[in-house]
Amino acid sequence: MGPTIDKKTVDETLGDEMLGDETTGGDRQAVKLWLRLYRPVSLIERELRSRFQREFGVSLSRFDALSALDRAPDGLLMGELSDRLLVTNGNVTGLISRMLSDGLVTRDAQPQDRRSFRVALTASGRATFARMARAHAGWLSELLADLPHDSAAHLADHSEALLRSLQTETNG
Amino acid sequence: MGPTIDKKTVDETLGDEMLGDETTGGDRQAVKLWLRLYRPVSLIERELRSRFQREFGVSLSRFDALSALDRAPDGLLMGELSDRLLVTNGNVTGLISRMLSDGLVTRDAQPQDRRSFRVALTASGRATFARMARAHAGWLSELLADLPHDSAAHLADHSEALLRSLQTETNG
DNA sequence: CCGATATAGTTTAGGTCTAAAATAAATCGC
DNA sequence: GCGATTTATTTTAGACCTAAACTATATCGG
Repeated sequence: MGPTIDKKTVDETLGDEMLGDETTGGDRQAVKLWLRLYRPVSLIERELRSRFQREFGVSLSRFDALSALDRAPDGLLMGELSDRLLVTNGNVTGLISRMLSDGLVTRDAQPQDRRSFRVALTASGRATFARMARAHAGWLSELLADLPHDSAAHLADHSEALLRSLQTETNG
Repeated sequence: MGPTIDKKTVDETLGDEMLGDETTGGDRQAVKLWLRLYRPVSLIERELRSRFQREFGVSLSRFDALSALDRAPDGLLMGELSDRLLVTNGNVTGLISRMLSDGLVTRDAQPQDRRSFRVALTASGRATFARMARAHAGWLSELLADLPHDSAAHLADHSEALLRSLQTETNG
């Protein structure tokens, strides 16, 4: 069956869009870089999202939440989870409440701070995540198979540089 | 005020997550590359989304739709728009219907195919987009200001390689 | 011509996400 | 101690997004 990323769709989004005439040179370059970076990432994200839905009936968000919890042996507070997932508290409330009713997580009050709740994977949640993580790794391996090795290396290195540069941004 | 991307949050998501034990070497590398690429892109996307909301009261999706329409002098069919935005038809129906009621676009029946509708920017839509595009370019320029020039060049080049590699994927 | 199939778009049900307001518990400063 | 402020979380209203079912029109093969 193969991946569902088709050439036509991608080509149609390849122009130098949203570069208004009144944009100065440096700004124009920034937009150009951003669009080049954003397009393939969006495509991969969409593809992963759709495969998770099709194969496991779950959202990418839920996988991300399982993943964050799997790495935290003692579980996480609601707020810690929203920090890690880069989403609002309100979002996590709903996400966890659905995962709770599916038996993937527990959500326990904290005696030492009665405002907060600690969320942890159940055995079922951990097993579910393990299966999904294997599929996820396989899909990515397939999707990235045709990327030349040196491109992969450059992308990894300079993505990290980008992440660091975002941190030093003004509040460095 | 400056960007709202803070160091703590970013650092907390830096681990080698979701790399299950049963993952083979190549798969593991693919996941690692993906996560490195995904994190900074997500952060920038979130930041743009939040600035569009704060400064203009619009979603990133709406900006993307305006941008696609601005590049199409004769407008686009609903289906062409969903191809370009990489979203479903149903999504575009709602997006355009809200933009319609805000006076940003027109949506005209096509005599030659009575199933389809052509969407185009109004003068107000075009002017609105121009203002937003300037802000967008400025924000990106600011967000990417601390990225070394050679990293920017590498990222641009190899992102394009990544996009090409996704296209040749099985259906090349 | 006409039935089968394909295509353009909408609707529906439900998960995702945000900003802002609300609730409740903890902590700070006096 | 205790009022003021902060912090953890939930609620609310509304936009976004998808998959699947549906409507209406177009096209294709006989």
